[in-house]
Amino acid sequence: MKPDFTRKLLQWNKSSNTRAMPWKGEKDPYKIWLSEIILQQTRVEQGWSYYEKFIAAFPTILHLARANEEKVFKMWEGLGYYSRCKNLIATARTIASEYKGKFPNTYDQIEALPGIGPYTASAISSFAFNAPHAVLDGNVQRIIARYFGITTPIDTTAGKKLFQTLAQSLLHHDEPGIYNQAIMDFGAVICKPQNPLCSDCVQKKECEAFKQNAVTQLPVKQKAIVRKERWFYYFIIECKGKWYIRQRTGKDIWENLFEFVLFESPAAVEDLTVKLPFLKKLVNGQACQIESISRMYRQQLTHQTIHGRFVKLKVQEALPALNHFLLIDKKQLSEYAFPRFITTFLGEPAPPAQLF
DNA sequence: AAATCGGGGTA
DNA sequence: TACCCAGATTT
Repeated sequence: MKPDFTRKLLQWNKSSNTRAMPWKGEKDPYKIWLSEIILQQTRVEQGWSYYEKFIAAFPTILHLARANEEKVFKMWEGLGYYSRCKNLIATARTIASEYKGKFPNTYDQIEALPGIGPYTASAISSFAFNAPHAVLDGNVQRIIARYFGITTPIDTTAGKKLFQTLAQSLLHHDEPGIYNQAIMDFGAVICKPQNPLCSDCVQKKECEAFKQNAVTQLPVKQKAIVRKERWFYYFIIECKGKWYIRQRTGKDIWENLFEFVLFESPAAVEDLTVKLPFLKKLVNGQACQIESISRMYRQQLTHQTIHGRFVKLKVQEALPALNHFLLIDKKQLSEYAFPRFITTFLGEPAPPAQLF
């Protein structure tokens, strides 16, 4: 017995859903997987061009598995959540070696791969293999919370369990892939976070939130976001025509991306000349010519606000304190993946020369 | 269970 | 500014 919700959703999908995306209807598990990783916590419009770029560069999972890691990161540059990229490469290589390049076809095998959790495993296994697993993403959580009028927070253990159970109960078992695609499209197009199109909605007669005029209050989230302020001062140090860069390694933002010489301060720094102890220690008495100090940059992320400036300077001799850095040609800069905070600066015209 | 991991669009 | 986005992983 098909729930009324399911029947109406599929009817809406057939008659009115015009949403088109490059990966929609795709049956190649590699392409489905790639699109799903790109789209984790990422809007479709934002991920779209990355998907096309990746498919063009790596037509099959074996192409991706063989690719140079830094080249893949460069292609991911700007998309955020860079552990996705690390896991993307790891999974491609695992499938190449452990599965002879053939994507596994069961939910459990898929979910065991790095970077793939319950949502992505459900999406891949239903789209590619017609496995009966209901997806639970932000769209589905919102639809279910509103349709059933559920005030249990979605970001709690109890909430996740409840919503997953309800999502599964609504699944259309004959065509799980089509159903899963339809419910996400429905959430994106009709049951939107803001300004949902309730008057056009085929579910409005049964929707508890609509009946109680509580649509805008659902779903409920428990945790509020806490933001941390950080000040990043980057020193772009040129030596004999080359620049010092390094790869970020710590368990921190932008892991695996490249950066210049960083001085992070617990608060704003006024004097960025050689009087700054960090810089003084770095050049260790060597003559040092400061070429420019940038404007104040600010980037708002989900959990932190980054403030900072870029200081360009030249030294004549290599700095022993930077032994573990790479010294690269300016032309090679475009081969390395940098955070947006840095590429934004690099993309802006240089200010007129100044004396310090 | 809570904290983190980016970046960008929208109201 | 606050919230959200085809979530996953670590602490």
